[in-house]
Amino acid sequence: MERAVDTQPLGLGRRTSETVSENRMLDCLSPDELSQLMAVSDLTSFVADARIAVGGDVIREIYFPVSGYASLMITGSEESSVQVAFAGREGILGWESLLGRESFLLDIYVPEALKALRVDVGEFLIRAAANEHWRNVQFKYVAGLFTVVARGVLCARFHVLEARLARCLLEVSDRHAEIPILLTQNTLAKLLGVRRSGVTNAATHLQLLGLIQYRRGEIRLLDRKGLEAAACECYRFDVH
Amino acid sequence: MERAVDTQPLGLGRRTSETVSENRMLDCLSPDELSQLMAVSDLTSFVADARIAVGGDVIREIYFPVSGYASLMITGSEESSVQVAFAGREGILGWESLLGRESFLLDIYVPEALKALRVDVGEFLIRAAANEHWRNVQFKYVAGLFTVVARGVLCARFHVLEARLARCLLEVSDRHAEIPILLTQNTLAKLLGVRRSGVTNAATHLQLLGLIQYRRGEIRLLDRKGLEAAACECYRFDVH
DNA sequence: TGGAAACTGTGTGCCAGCGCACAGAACTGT
DNA sequence: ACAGTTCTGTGCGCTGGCACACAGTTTCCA
Repeated sequence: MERAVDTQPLGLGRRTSETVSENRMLDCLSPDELSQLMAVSDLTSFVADARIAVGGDVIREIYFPVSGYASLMITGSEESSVQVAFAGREGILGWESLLGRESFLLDIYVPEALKALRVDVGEFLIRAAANEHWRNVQFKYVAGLFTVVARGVLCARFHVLEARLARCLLEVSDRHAEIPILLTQNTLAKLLGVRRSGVTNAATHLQLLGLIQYRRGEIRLLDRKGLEAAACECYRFDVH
Repeated sequence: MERAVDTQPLGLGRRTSETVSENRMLDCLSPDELSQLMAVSDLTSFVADARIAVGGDVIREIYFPVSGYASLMITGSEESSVQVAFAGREGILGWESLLGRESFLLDIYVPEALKALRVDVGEFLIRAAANEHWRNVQFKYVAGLFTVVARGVLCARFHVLEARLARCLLEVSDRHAEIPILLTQNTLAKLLGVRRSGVTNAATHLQLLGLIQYRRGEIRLLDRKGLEAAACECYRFDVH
């Protein structure tokens, strides 16, 4: 639940011409623009189980994930909460500011360690305003996010847990260079909005089918194709 | 399932200074701008059970509902589908174009008769580009829609049918001057993504509680406060 | 090295909503 | 006035996931 640990300033010097950004949004900038943005950014790390923001928090900073992923969640009363989308290197945290909002719409939770480039929201908006192409790329991302969230309604309504779990693991894997995935059944239950032992059942079955292998919070995907078959169709609509 | 019936051209003459637009988005335009937009618009009617678009359709025209409401839905395979939001006079159909998309993200279904002002998407975008304030209003609407859809995930996951039905009826009523509401249990089932007899049960119970009264597709809200208490919290997040 | 904490497996009873099916009621058109 | 259609009420067995509970296992730390 803590905030960031280990914040280090990150100047131009760290970024050489061959190491392009790890974030797709930043990749859409020209080298010059990227340099300028990097000059007012720093690299921030979040530990697993951190919470970057909750819905309604004022957006002071924008984050561009460069390794790992965040989980966009929505919380109701009586502590019910569920994930609506992932945001990894394909995305940007704080996109709401592009729509003129001053506060986050969703909770931003960090299931596994995350590194992200942090930019002041003012600096970000100035650059977005000055670069129509970049802004359009971001609008497209927002539209994609919208699609995913809308599918989430259907998914939550119709799809069984095992398929949703398979989808979830695939989406994590897509944003996650490291092996294995470091998620406990408890955390997965939180994301999926189900109880923990439900995840045990589903995961046990997926393992029985030879699709995954796990032990105490370490999950490995053994059969990607098989897992895609076990996942609900929604996986195909994911932006990654 | 038919398209529009009864399309009539609607010039400036029909709109006098005292009859302001029935659509909130249009209300944000100056009289001059409104006049100009009206000159390239016409009023279109859709009959109940019409389908204006399905996700993926190219956006050729933008609609500003002026009476009635549309239902934004998402469809999966095996004919499962569920509503993610309403769009009435507070909204605009085809907002996706503001994010640079050329096609609709969601299905647009018409449960009850709907009248909407129709504008060519090109004309619309020109005017949106020229009017920053208006564009910002629309972005805010998109953000509100996003919130509603995200809550929909939580709602579909956690809230029981009776509460969701109550919410649905309230949201219809908010966008619906006419009494009674003209929706069959079948249509409600389609919106909520449940089976028809589930709606029968829930509706029977709401009627038993004295909150609503219905007969063969005519629904009347008898006790608005009571219905709000019966509805899930999500009702409070609705934009209307 | 031993105890606490975290993680996982399992079991039991329960409930909302499903799928399917059918019957009665109300409306509609000719 | 009658026949067809639409809408609604009801019943039954089933299932996915819930709530609660507890035991076993692995890891971590003092």
